[in-house]
Amino acid sequence: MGVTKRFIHSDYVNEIAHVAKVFSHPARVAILKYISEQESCICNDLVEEIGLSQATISQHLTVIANAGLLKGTFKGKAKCYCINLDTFERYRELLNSFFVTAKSKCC
Amino acid sequence: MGVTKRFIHSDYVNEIAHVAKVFSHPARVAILKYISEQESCICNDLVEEIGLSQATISQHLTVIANAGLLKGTFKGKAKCYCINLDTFERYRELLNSFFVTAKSKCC
DNA sequence: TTATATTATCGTAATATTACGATATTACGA
DNA sequence: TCGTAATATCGTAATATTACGATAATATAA
Repeated sequence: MGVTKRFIHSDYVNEIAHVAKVFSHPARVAILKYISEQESCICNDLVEEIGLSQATISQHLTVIANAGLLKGTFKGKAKCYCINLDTFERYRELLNSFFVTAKSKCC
Repeated sequence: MGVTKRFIHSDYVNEIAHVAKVFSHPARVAILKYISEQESCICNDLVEEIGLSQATISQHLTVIANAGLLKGTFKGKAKCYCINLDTFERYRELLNSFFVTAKSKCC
């Protein structure tokens, strides 16, 4: 028990859930918000800014990056992060259209 | 350890995460999708439809209802569910505006 | 009232997530 | 090359989530 049964759901439903999961933790929302507010790509000062340990921030960044939501310079001493706007926009549309479609079909 | 540190984040960030969490499990997405596709409020045939046990479906429905996303007849042998469109629309706007704002501020 | 159908709740096992200290890795500058 | 700063990874403890069988609660129909 305890394992999410993804195989019983459609790809569409699984993708919505997968995307929503990235945004389902406040630290990840805060990270994305902060990155988006910078003039240029940020070289990680997230640890101070957010108030979690470096290990934890790095862990959350990995989740965000694995979802394809980051781009930037990933080599070197200090890494620079930007939001991958293509993916970001695709996810916005995916979630938004789910809401809109569900709403329109609703009784 | 292991406890999400909500107090270090703004209310706004916490609310985004809280809403996203409802949609972060495929069973809940499937439930909302199914309910929205019915002509009228459904009297629970979700168990057959989704393929999870009655206890599990009920648990997921509670999460959805606690987020204010359900309305309908909650008394009687068979309960009837509809999506609460007011909340649903509010959540759509909340998430969408987060995406749009983040995108527009992005470098 | 009693049987039945429907839904909620309890208890619990399995798994996942979150957080962080410690340590490794990496690339730059001296 | 060596030290340093920045980031990733490992290991692990605490907590949360998911799933389901069993059972309780609830309201309708007979």
